[in-house]
Amino acid sequence: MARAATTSDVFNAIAEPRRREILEYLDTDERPVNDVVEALELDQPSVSKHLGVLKQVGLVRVRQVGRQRLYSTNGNGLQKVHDWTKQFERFWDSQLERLKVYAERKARAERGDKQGTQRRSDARRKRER
Amino acid sequence: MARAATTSDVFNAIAEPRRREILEYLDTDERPVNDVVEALELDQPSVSKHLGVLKQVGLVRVRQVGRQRLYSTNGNGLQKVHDWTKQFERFWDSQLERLKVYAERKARAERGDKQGTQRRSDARRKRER
DNA sequence: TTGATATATTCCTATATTGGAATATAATAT
DNA sequence: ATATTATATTCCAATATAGGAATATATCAA
Repeated sequence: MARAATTSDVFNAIAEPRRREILEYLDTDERPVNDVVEALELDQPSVSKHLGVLKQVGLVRVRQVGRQRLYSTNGNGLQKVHDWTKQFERFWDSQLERLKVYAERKARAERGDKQGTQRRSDARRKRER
Repeated sequence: MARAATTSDVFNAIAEPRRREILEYLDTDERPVNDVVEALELDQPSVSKHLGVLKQVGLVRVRQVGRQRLYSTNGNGLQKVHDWTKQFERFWDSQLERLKVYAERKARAERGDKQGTQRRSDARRKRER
């Protein structure tokens, strides 16, 4: 199989830097496609495609006004990403916390945790059949 | 050009669901590759590859002990993602805030903001040369 | 109707992946 | 030295891009 479709979920959609820029640009106001084209200096078809992806995962909304389509960010789906990363926050907060993590791991390792060397056998055998 | 390399940055690295699972699994303790293989029921080469990507973007650390390589999550680089998504938090928090965003946009639109229809000409001409 | 404007879509190409299979490498045990 | 264990790497195939060029579609204006 190849990589997961970028249209499938939010994590993939924001993996593309240009799409992140678009989301930032459309964060405050509704804007027609051509404003994005100008602001980010991209080609129009390229912008339309990126907006299409963002639309599919629900990160932007569109509203048609005349011949313009006004896009705006809908940051709703980004909470998921925010929440997911939050579980790792002890890595960045304080130097103190980082030391704690290190100490915990070291303690666990020295407590004689054999790191699953024997626990492995059954699950592995199952797969090797 | 094709899609950006997944090894290039954190956003791309965590776009892959399996890699996110690995990061969660290695979050608390150091674990040898085979533990990951078991826990997530993936093939060993697959795990090694994913770990390679995570290593390159600095999301995991390795320590060799005997013939095992003990991997552990280094969530440091995830702060960047957390911070980036944070700017959209007004979309999630309260229903009230969401209404505010809507009202602001609407107000801006009705205040006679022509959405750049004329501002476009120069930037566009430049590109059309 | 005809023309102009705004945006979307299609076709093409180059490339980056992912998974799978097989194999290589490194370290340890016998 | 040889076998075994743990992990990494290589080669392959299938697929999902992203960008560029050209074109299609839709709406509005004259």
